[in-house]
Amino acid sequence: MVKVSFREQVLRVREDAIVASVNRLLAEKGFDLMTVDEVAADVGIAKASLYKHFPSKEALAAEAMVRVLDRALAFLATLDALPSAFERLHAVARWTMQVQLAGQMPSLPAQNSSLRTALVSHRAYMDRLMEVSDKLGDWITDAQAAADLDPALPPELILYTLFARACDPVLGVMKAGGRFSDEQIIAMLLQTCFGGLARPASATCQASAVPAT
Amino acid sequence: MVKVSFREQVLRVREDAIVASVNRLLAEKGFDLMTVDEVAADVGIAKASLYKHFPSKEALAAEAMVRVLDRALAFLATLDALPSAFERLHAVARWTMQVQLAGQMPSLPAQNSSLRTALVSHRAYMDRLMEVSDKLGDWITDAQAAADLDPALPPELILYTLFARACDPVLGVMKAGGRFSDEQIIAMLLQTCFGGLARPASATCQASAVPAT
DNA sequence: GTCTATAAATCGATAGAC
DNA sequence: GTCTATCGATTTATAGAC
Repeated sequence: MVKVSFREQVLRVREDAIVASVNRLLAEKGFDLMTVDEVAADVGIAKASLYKHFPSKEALAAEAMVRVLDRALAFLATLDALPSAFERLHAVARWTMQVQLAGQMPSLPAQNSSLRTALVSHRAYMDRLMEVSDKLGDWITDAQAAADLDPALPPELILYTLFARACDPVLGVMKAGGRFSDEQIIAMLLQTCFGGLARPASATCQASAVPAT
Repeated sequence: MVKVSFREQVLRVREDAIVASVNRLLAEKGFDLMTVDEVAADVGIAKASLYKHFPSKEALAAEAMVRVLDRALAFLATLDALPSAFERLHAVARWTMQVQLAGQMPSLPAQNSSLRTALVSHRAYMDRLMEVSDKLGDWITDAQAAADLDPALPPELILYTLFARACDPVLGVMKAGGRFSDEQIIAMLLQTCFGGLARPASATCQASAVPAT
């Protein structure tokens, strides 16, 4: 049994609070518009204290991403009960959309170079990203072998598309419109993601692959 | 006939060069990471001279968006020859993907508030955006009436999705992968956009809606 | 470890000479 | 209109007292 002092527990709780604030602010404003002053104010500590826990703004974002990937891995582990790889992928896409609509999906710009270099050097982040990608990659090839996903598409393209749909701005715009509930929006986005915009009304085509909600 | 002095022509050419640089830098780095110093250096003039032409960084971005929307409107006008609304929408999606892969699609963050307020107050930008949206909206409802697009989807969701696919990060990631040509990437992205990831192999389903390239 | 105070660098925007 | 030079504000990061 590992000895954990009271002081270390306090430190852990404090860091949890920091990462929770970072996660929320990243989802709300994105990396570039989130300031470290803001994070400190949100947590309720001084900025200098923040830098005692994390060495840089990039490290803050990386840690938030680690937590999200941990949540994702925990969710993936619950999906083994589902009968087909396609249904597992469908459930993953639904889950990422729910996280985003709940304002808990940190949005990192794909272009910021200082952030990208920090992320690729971040072991914990890269390990988890690889683990998620590997698991999804296996399911994708399985679903293609079963012809539930289009076998003509490169598996990598399907993987990237699922990641991209987790951050799809259409979700936020539809939510801002206010005409549909979160569940309705997610159902429609899942439909366009897996079935496409042009899915014909033919029941033969619809029945084959999309599991019921 | 309108009198245009030589001096006014020079000014116009200079401003064209400015907007061209802004457009390229916006596509390359995005609004937040693009600096005005960078634009001035790229054009080859001093920053103070830039501000004689445009009052703010936001105005620079707005003008770049106006040019892109003008290019889009010009392209839309060439599509009336196509027989169906669906084929026109398909051609529009292909065109936006080509523009993005060519590094000419400015990317504006959906979250930056100072930029958003500047854009919605920008008459020329809003007028063109409305014009594009109206035209696409008409085609969308036509394509739904013809059952080429899923009539169960709200037209606004289809419109937003088409806009979002014009900035889809999957395009850039696949291009960075280097395994496929631009045309192959576009063909696959069009397939996933209109046909979905799960399109079954059945020829009956494939033939109905997707026009040949 | 937490704080106040500040360094160091960047960036948008402007002043003023020509 | 273009330039050099600089302001003013913001932001990341740190120094040093407690």
